Amino acid sequence: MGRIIELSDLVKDIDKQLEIIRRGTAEIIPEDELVKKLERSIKEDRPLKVKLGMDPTAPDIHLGHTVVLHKMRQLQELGHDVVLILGDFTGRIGDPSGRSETRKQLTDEEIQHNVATYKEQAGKIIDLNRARLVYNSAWLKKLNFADVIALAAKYTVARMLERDDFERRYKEGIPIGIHEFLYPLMQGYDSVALKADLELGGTDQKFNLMVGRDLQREFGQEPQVAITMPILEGLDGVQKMSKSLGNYVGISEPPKEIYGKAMSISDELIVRYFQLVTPVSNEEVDKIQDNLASGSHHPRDVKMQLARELVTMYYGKDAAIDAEQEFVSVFQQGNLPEEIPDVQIPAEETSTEGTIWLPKLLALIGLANSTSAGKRFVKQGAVKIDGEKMTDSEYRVVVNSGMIIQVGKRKFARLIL
RNA sequence: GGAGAGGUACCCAAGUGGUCAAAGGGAGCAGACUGUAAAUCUGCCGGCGCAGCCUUCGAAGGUUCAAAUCCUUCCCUCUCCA
Repeated sequence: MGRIIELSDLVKDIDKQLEIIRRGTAEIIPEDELVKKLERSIKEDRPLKVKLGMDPTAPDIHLGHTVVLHKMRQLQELGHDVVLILGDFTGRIGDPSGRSETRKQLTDEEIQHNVATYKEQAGKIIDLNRARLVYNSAWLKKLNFADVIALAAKYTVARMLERDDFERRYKEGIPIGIHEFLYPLMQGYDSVALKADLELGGTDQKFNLMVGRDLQREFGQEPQVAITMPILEGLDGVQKMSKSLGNYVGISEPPKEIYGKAMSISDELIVRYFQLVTPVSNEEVDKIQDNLASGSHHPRDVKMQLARELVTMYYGKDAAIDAEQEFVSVFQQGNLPEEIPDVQIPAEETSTEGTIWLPKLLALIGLANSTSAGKRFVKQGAVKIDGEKMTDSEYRVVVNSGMIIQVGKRKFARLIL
């Protein structure tokens, strides 16, 4: 598959640049300014300064977060300067995007830890040796209250309420903290401090990116061009990928998990995933789309390619092959997985005859959350012992060491006494 | 400061004295089917050896044989007025 193109000096072909920049983007605002900036950049052989902000609030990143990172990588490959802003300062407030919960204050240690994790994970996509990393506390910390007021005076409440989620929350009567109004201003100020030419973000960042333009103009700078990327749908195929919704694929998850989860996305999302979260070239993505549309390729097989692609990216080819073999074996052929966790059951839980009530056993070894749940599983026919389906919820198991207990298609445990 | 509305399970949301462990939807889980952990259909979806009992409807008290539902106080949110 390979990279879209190899890292190089500034690419001089503006059409080539535009083609790659446009891939998968939701909006480029405004596109004609981008063209102008590119033209000038090529003429003066001066790369554009591309900004991406990230708040170190979550320790782990998932595929949804990688959408913008891939775009950063592409810009890097086009020869531009990418700057990652680590929002150690903004992270203390938390971007109000989406939900209304007030973000908890992070300690310095947590922030340091999250930053380290983030760098390691982001480094799998972008080339950190060719990226600049800066903390926004470097300039935000220096602002005093008067500076903040001056900054706040550049915006109005009405304009703040233009922002989708503020407007929504305002209408629906969901609280909005004053400090949340400050967030877009701080992010916008980052662009000023950096003199950014381009800023990337998800579509949920559009407002913040536009504030950046306004503030830059206020400070006498040429406004940045905002490039927004779509929000990736999660495994349910509808809602955005997020950890709290549990529909995510973490890039640090084990290869087999990534592979399996990738196989569970809905067919309609296959091309989108290729386009947004893999390094597969535009030409190849087009080909995949054609193959699916014409029916010449089976969606399952294409999805397997996607799964391989993702695992390869984070763990290498061998891991991808392994993960695929395991998937085929367990889910297509119904074999036992290679690794089944051993669970010990305490002797006192079994009767003197060495038996135990099946639902109780399921709860005990963690395959069910409670005996009630265990009972339901048995009644639903989801439970197998050594491959044999158990349907009697009153059944008492004669426990043996090495016994394989299975619930559903993917929960296994091996008993040891 | 004044007036009004509201806080229900993972999320949204019905319920305004007993038939409420609490409608409906979403998410989740399981089964069937399949082409895969897609799609679709069906079932389950607080806990406990369980025709019963225990905990749960913002918090704490109270009324009642009986409370998510009525009363009191408190906490939180929103709207309008100032």
